[in-house]
Amino acid sequence: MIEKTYRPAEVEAKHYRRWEESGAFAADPNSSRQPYTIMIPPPNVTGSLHMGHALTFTIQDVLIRYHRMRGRDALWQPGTDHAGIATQMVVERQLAEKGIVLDRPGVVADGNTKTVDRAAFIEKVWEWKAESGGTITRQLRRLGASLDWPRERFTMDEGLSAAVRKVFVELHRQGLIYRDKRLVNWDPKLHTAISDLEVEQREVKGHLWHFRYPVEGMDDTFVTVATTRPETMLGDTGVAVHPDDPRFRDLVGRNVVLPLVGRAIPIVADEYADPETGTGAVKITPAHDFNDFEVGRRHQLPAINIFDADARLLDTVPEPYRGLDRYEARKRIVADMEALGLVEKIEPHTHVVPHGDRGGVAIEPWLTDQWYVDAATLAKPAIAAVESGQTVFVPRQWENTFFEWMRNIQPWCVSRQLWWGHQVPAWYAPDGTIFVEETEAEAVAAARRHFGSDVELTRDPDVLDTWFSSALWPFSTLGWPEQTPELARYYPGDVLVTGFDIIFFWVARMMMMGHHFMGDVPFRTVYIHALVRDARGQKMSKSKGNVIDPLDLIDRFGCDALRFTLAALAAPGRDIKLAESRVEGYRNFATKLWNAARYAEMNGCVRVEGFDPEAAKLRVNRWIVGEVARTAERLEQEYAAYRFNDVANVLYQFVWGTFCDWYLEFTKPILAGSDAAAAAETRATTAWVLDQILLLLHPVMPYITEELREQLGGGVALITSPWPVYGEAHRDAEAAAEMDWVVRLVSEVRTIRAEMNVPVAAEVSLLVKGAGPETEARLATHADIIRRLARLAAIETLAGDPPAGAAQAVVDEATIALPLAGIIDLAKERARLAREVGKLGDEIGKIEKKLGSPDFLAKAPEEIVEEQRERAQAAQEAKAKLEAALARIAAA
RNA sequence: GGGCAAUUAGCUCAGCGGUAGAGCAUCUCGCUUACACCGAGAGGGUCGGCGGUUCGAAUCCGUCAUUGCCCA
Repeated sequence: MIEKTYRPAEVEAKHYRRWEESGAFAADPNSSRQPYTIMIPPPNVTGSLHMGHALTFTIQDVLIRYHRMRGRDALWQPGTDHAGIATQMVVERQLAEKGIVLDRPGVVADGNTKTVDRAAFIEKVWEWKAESGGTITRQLRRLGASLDWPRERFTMDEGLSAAVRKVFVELHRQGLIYRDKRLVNWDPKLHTAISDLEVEQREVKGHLWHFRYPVEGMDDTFVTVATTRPETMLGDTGVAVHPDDPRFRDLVGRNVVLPLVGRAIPIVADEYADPETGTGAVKITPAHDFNDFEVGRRHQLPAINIFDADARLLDTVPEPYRGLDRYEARKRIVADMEALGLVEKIEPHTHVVPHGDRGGVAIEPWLTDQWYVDAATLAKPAIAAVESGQTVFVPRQWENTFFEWMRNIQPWCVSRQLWWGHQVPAWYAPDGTIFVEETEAEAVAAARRHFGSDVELTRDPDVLDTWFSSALWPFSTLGWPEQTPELARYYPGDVLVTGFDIIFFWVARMMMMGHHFMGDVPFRTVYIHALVRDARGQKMSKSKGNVIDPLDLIDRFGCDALRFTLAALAAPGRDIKLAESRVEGYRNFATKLWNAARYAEMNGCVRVEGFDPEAAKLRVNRWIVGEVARTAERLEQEYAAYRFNDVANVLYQFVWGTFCDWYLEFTKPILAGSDAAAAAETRATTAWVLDQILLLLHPVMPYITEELREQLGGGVALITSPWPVYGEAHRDAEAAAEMDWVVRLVSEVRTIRAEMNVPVAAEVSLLVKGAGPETEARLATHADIIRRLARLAAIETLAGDPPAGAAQAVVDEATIALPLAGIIDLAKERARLAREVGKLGDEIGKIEKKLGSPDFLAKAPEEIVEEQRERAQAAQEAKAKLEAALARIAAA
C-alpha cells in the first residue's frame, strides 16, 4: 500500500545505492549500441556543491538518463580537477594552523615555525585529498547524478599526468610551447603567476597624483604626469607624450630627471599617451605595467624591476625605500614628493585595479621567465571547427563570445609557482640549456647527447596551470595516449554542458587541445546554460549571504523537486532567478503524482500484462492514450532543442492538467459503474498511463518515479527501461475532439455555477437546446461523466426555449441552460451575458475589419483568410445564440 | 569606450510574423473518501517609448531609454 505522503529522504539513498550497485550507470564499451557521451567538466576537488553545480549536473543527468533510456550506450565520465592554487591554499592554511610553513622562496619562516619541503608537502596534499577530496562526488550522488563512478578520474592521476607530460613535450617540440620573459599577473600573496582569466577587475576608490618631473637642463620647466600608483615611479624609465600634442612638442627628445632617484629618463613621442586624459604626459614603467611594457619596447626603454615576489621594494631603488611594502612605499614617496614641492595636485579617482580571484590582493604586473603556450596557433583549427559547424553552440549566440575571445587570444602562461600540480617536465643544465622530456632519464640522455658527457640537471620547479590538464580531459580520461577501446568509442563526446562564464576555461581549451591531439573536436554540441541567481536576480555570494544551498533544498523538498525546478527554469539564454517558492511548487507536483498513484492503487488500477492501449474501446481511454503519445512526441522535440524548461512544462501540464484534473475525474463514474468491461479497460488504461508517466518523467524526477514503479509492481527498474515509442495508431483524433468538447461543456457549466453562486450541493438540471446529432450522441455517451463533473441532477435536450430564469451559455452549435429560477440573480445573469456578447462583438469587429481589407484578401495566404472567415462565423453564431438568451432573460 | 542580452499580467518567465500564455501571488466558493503540498471559478496586460517594413508586428528592422553581463 502506498503511504499517504511521499518522503523523499527515505527513498533517495535506497534507489541511488541500487542503481549504482546494479551497474546501471556504467557505459559498455563492448556494446553494439550507439554511444552517447558527456564528459563532466571536472569540478574543483576542493569544491562543494553549490547551486551552479546543481543546475549544470541536473541538466547533464537529465540528458544522460534520457539518452540511456533511448537505447544509447551512455557514458557520463566523472572526476575532479586538482585545482592547483585552491588546493595548495587549503592545505597551506591547515599546516599554518599547526605552525608549519612551506620551505620555499618568498615564504618567511621565523625561528619558531617548522617548515615542510616539497615532497613532504605533496604528501600532505594527497592525505588531504584522501580525507576531504570526495566531498563534491558524494554530493553529486545526492543530486541523483548517474555518473559512471568506476571510471572516475582525477587530473593528478598517473595516467592523466602522463598525458600532461606527453602533451607538454610534444607541443614544445612543435614550437607551440616556449619559455619567455614577459610581464605576468603576479599574485604577491600566493607567490605565483596567474592567468588573465584568474584576474578580476575591481573598482577601487583611489587617487590620481599629479607629479612634476623637472626637465633636464631647463630651469623651472616641468612635465606633469598623473599616476594612480606613485610607488612605481622608482621604476620609471621614460615619459611618453602624444606626437601631435603641441604642449610637449618641443620637449620630445629631452630628458626629465626622475625625482627621488635622480635618473635622467627620456621624453618620447608615442600614441599611447592620450592628450585628453590626465595631463597628456604619462610616466612609463616598463617592468610594472602591461601598456608601459609595450611603450618601453617601442622606444628601447630599459625595464627596471623594483619589486620582489612580495611586492616589496628591491635594491634597485634608492636606499630609503628598500624593503618597503608597495603601500608603505606609496605613502613615503608622496610625502617626499610633497616635501620637494613636486606634487601639483591630488584628485580623488575611481579606477579598476586587477585583483587575484583566489588571493584577493592587487595583482602586480611582474617581469618573469614563464612557460607559454602559443594559443593563437592552437586556436585556429578550433575557431574553424565552430565556423564550419563541427561543434555547435546552443544557444547559438555564444559562438560570438567564443570567437571574440579566440580571435584575440594571448599567449597562455601555463607555469605556476606552486608545488601542487604537474611539475614542468623541463630540466636545466648548468649553462642554462633546457631539456624538455617526459622523464628525467630521457632528459639525462638528451643532455648526454648534447654535451657528450653527463652534466648535473636541475628540474624546473614550477607546475602547470590546472587548466592545462583540464584541457586534455575529454581524451586523457579515456586513456590517451594509450589507444584504448574507450578512446576510439567515446571520443568525440556528444555534448559539453557548462555555464557561459566558463567558455574560455573549458570550452576553448578543450577545443584547442582536443583538435590538436585527436584531430577532431572534443564535443559536437556545447550547451551553455545561465547563471543561477537569487530570487531578486543577484549573484549568490557568501558575502551577500544570499546563497541557497542545494543540499538544504534537497533535504526540505526532495531531490526531484529541486531537479524539476532547475529544469523548469533553464530556459535557453536566460539567467535563472531561483525562488524557494518554485521548489515548493514542484514539490507539490511530486506529491500530486504520488497521490494519483495512490488513487490508482486504491482503485485496483494495476498493470495488465499484454494490455494494448491501441485496442482500447472507450473514447475517454482512447483520448488519454493519444495524449500520452502527443506528450512523448513533444518531449522528444524539446529534448532535441535542449529546451529543458519546456520539457518540464510539458510534463507538468500533462500529469497535472490532463491526467489528474480530467482523466482521473472522467473515469471515476466508469470505475464505480456497472459496466464491468468498461471498468476493466479503464483500470488497465489508468495503470498503463501512469506507467508511461513514470517513464517520461524519470529523467527529470528519477527518485519518485523509480519508487512508484517499484511500489506499483512495474518490474524492471526505470533507469534501465527503454523510452516508450508510440505509433500513429495511438492517436484518435475523434476521441480527442470529443473529450475536448466534454471539457468545454463541463467548464461552461462550472463557470455559470461559480458566477451565479449556485451552491455546490444544489444539483440542477442541464437543458440543451439546438444540439446536433453529434452533440446528442456525445451527451448520451458521456452523461455520467458530465453529470458528475458538473454536479448535475439530469441532462435533457430541449425542443423549444429554456424556461425563464435560466442561466445560459453556448457550446458549439448548442445553447445550454441551467434552470435556476429563484436561485439566480437575473440582473447579474443579464450583465454576465451582456459581457459575453460584448466580448464576441469586439472579436467579430476585429476579424471583419481584416476581412474587409482588399489587401488582406489579396495578399494573405488562402488558409489564413479561410481561418478568419471560420472564426468570424463561429463568433457570430455564438453571439446570436447569446443574444437570444439575453432576450429571454430580458423578457422574463 | 566596445560587444552581448533583457524590457510581456503584482512577481518569475514562455511565446518570436496571423485568436496574448504558464506557474506563483490575489479574489470568490468548497474538508465532494487520491491529494488543503488539494479542488472549482474569476479578475488582471495599448507585450519599455518612438519610427519603419508588412495585408497583418509582442514577434522583423532602425532608434532612444532603462537594466544586467562580458571585454577594454
